[in-house]
Amino acid sequence: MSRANSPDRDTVSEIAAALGRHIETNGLMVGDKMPSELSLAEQYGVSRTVIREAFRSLAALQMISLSPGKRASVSLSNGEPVARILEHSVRMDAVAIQDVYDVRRTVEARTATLAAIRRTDKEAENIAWHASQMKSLFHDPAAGMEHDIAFHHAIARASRNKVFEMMITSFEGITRETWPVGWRSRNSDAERLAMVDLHMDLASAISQRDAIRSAEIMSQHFDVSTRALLSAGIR
Amino acid sequence: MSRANSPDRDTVSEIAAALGRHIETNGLMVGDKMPSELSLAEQYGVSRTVIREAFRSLAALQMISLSPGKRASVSLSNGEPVARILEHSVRMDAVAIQDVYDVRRTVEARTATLAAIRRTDKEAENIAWHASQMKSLFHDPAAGMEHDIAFHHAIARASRNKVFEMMITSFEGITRETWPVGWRSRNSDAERLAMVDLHMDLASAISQRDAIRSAEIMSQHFDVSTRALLSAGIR
DNA sequence: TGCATAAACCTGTATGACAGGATAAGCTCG
DNA sequence: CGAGCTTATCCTGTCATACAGGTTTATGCA
Repeated sequence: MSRANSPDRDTVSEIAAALGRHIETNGLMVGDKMPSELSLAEQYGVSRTVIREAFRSLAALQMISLSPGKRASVSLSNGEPVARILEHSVRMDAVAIQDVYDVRRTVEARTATLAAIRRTDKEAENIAWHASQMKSLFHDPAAGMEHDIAFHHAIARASRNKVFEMMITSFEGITRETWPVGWRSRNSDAERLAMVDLHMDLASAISQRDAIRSAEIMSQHFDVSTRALLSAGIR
Repeated sequence: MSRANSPDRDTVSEIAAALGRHIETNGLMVGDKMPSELSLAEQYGVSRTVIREAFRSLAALQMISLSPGKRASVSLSNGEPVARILEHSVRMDAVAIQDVYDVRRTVEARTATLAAIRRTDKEAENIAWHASQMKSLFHDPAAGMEHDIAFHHAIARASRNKVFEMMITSFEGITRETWPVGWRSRNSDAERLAMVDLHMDLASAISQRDAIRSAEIMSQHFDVSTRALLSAGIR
């Protein structure tokens, strides 16, 4: 078989695209195996080097997973590559932190709504538990942050929308970087406590299946957070 | 220099992470050059093969760009890798089209709001132009679709939030696949015309800087579209 | 000093090799 | 005849080497 021709793009990219098409065309699903590197090399008339680099490209997007001895197998992204891209964009000053928070507010107001509608009892409990842990760990910001992040993630999961869940996952790294700033920028323990209580309220709204109030509280939470970051000089 | 140790992860991934850190640590910005493959190979005590595969990983995320003869240079993602991931997720049945549309509705209601607030006159004109083209090209769905996509993209750009813009870009591929289904699932030209007119209305709301109405129309648009896809059997 | 030319450098791809890891085939023993 | 162990085979991960173009830097001439 010959390899493409048209806009003399990079050979590796072409092969990577072809391998993507291979998955599509053959209807491969998660866990299914790709052909061996050698057979693909022969099939496309390139060296194993090229096939391997193309594999790496797909693996970077977590479209396949590679492990020694085994054939490459189709897999599913957990959103981590998106997080990498986003964090890189922030570092390059192409994206402002405030932009990220605007997106988070928009998205999470919706996940709160959906969670209120779709949550299971167990999910509601889990969400409430993280909120209460935030409160108990009031004196331990680092631990509190982890529960905060887990809290938002749990809500996203309860929204039953994988795209939202993936997005929230993608924001975690940036959250982890900015959270301490927001925490410190609150001027008093009273303010910090109010923030924590907002989480308790949100958990209870979700628990009561109050979709509208859930979204309102989530939006309010982000209003406050956004201001806190702004006052700390984070644009 | 030695390379990591702990959870004996894949060598290439370790190096890729290290190269990411290199960008971070040295404060490299877009356009800045990475060290040569050979020097990195020596520095990390691995072969050029490993460095190249790590480079490919970063290049797949568009964190760097590679071209023959030139050193790898830091670059910025346009969201295309995210699109690949998303489309793959849909193909793997991990994400439902309806989920994507829920996200789009949520996100684009916000871009409409922001666009109404932040648009320049030129942007408003451009948005309106695409809407009017959709109307003129009523008889040519393929061309109409392209203007529809460009319309939404123009709104995202006018929102002045790169994250939103990147997201809308990421959805374009899926939109291109589902758009014709939505178009055909409308039962009459009257319905299709109503859909096009909704775009005209939205353009005018943005033009009038009516943020609230802009968001409402956008939401309404997605309500209708979502129903159209549902009635065509797309979950 | 300005510019053309050559040298040095760098990436893209190919080839061959070899150390494990994984899997399938075969064999042994109950 | 079947279960379990062993071995042969296949495959991936990494390395070394080679060489054909691009690209950048240095050189030397006008």
